[in-house]
Amino acid sequence: MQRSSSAFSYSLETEQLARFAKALGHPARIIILKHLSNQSCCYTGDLLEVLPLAQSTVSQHLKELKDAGLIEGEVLPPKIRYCIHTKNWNIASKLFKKLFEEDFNEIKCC
Amino acid sequence: MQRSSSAFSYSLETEQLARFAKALGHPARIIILKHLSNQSCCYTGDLLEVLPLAQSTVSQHLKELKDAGLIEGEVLPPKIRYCIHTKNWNIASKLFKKLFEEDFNEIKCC
DNA sequence: AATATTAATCGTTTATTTGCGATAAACAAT
DNA sequence: ATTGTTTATCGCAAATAAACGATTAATATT
Repeated sequence: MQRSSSAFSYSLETEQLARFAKALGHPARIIILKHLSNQSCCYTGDLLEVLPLAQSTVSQHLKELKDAGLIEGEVLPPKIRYCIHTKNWNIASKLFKKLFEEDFNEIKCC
Repeated sequence: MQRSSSAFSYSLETEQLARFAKALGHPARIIILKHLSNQSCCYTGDLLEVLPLAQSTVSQHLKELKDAGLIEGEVLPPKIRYCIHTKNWNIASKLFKKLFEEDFNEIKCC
């Protein structure tokens, strides 16, 4: 996984979009997010009943979603209540929308 | 990476969305897609001038986008012209839109 | 037939991801 | 103080991803 030595970097927007997409790149995490956005509102690890995964694995997925900024957790002993991180969720929404709306209708050659 | 032995499977839609997202989960592939959807229309490996990556690596990324169904390549010797796979691109667009529009405005608790 | 161009594929290395069980941490309730 | 509940973290194994250079394949051009 070496990288060419030149000091190249992708644009922040590109990096951000890729980071969000990567976080969405696993069925379990899609389900978690659907749960959080669908369901009345916040949630915790009763995801265990929805997902075919061990507790530690689900915890790991939650961590990745948190690291990507898509969810946030409120410590509410002994439970933790997870919610969509509304602000970043909206940013993600805009970035994806922008990607797919890229004016590529204008000319069509294939 | 074992999996619990029960014959669980995610819904097709969830799998599909995750597959698309995963393909979008790398900055280089975002750039390729923006190029294809932005730029007049189709394209080939002059992506090499845009990306800080070796030819073989770019080829690999193109393959992943193709496997995910997001692009298609027309052999036009000795070059290959890559294009957005319009049909699947639209499906992806819809799936992401749906995810982000999940009626989660109704109740807000955090 | 020989050469040049373009892109895919092979083989390798390193890093990251996915998954699990076991253990630890944090706190409420007894 | 002990116990129970919930979640995070650790340590490990296996799988996948990312990157590269070298090689091959396909086809135009000379």
